Amino acid sequence: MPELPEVETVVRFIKPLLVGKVISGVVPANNYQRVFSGLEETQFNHRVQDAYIRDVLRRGKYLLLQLDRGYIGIHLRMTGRLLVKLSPEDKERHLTAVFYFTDGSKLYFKDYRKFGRIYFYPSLDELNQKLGPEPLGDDFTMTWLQQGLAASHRQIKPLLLDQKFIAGLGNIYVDEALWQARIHPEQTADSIPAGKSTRLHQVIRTILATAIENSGTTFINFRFGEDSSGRFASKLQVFGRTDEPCPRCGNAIIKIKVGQRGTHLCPACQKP
DNA sequence: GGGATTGTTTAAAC
DNA sequence: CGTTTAAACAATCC
Repeated sequence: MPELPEVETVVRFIKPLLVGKVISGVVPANNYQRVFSGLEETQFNHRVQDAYIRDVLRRGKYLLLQLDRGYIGIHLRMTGRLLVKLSPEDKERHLTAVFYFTDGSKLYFKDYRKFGRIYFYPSLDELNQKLGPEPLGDDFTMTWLQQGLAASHRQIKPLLLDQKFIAGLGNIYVDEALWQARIHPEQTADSIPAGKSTRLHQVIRTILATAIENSGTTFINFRFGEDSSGRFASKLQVFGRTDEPCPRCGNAIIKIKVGQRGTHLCPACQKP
């Protein structure tokens, strides 16, 4: 499941391959028109045709192609992948779109569940309106987090997953961060003591940075480039380790539901 | 066949 | 009434 570190990994991989290219067209594979969010194929292509790719960026879990006019946003959701070359096992029916460039090269958007979407943004205003601060950016300060938590009666896990509150965190890294900070995922945000919110701020940054250094987590379906895998999966402490001993205290990790999401925690270390 | 999976949107509940 | 929570949706695999 591509979260911030996985999207960042993809950005770093494809940036040198895409910057400088000119788009000749973006075609939905198998006529899957829904891949364009809010726009029709012809309208979308009208906006991006002959556009020059100046840069490749990330905002939250959105991958952005910065054009000489606006941005193309790509959200991989659960199973989306961007490929420069198709392998023999890449089935045609799992493709959702193909980007064509004037130099003859292509970029394939493969997504067997087809939740992934392609957007066009005239500017970043729309995205900035619906996304909170970047957890690795300057706006994500200790004070900001403490004030944000104090202002919310929600459970801490659903709050951290809310992209409007903070951008880029998903199920894996929230479970890991709450374990590191010894916070129960169901604890109400405004009841978290200062010591733990300080720690939470710290571990969110270190976990994400470490995951990026390791090219992300390949847990179920994240891969990038020529089928390279992320190396962070082996560093996960609680996610996907149900019934295994907690690395800190030895108690068995349990899996519960919090806000309808599968949630891993150590019941001994993370007391409500 | 039911459940798991993401995030947006919409509806309901507190 | 504003805030918080649940449900629906997209599609596929196991």
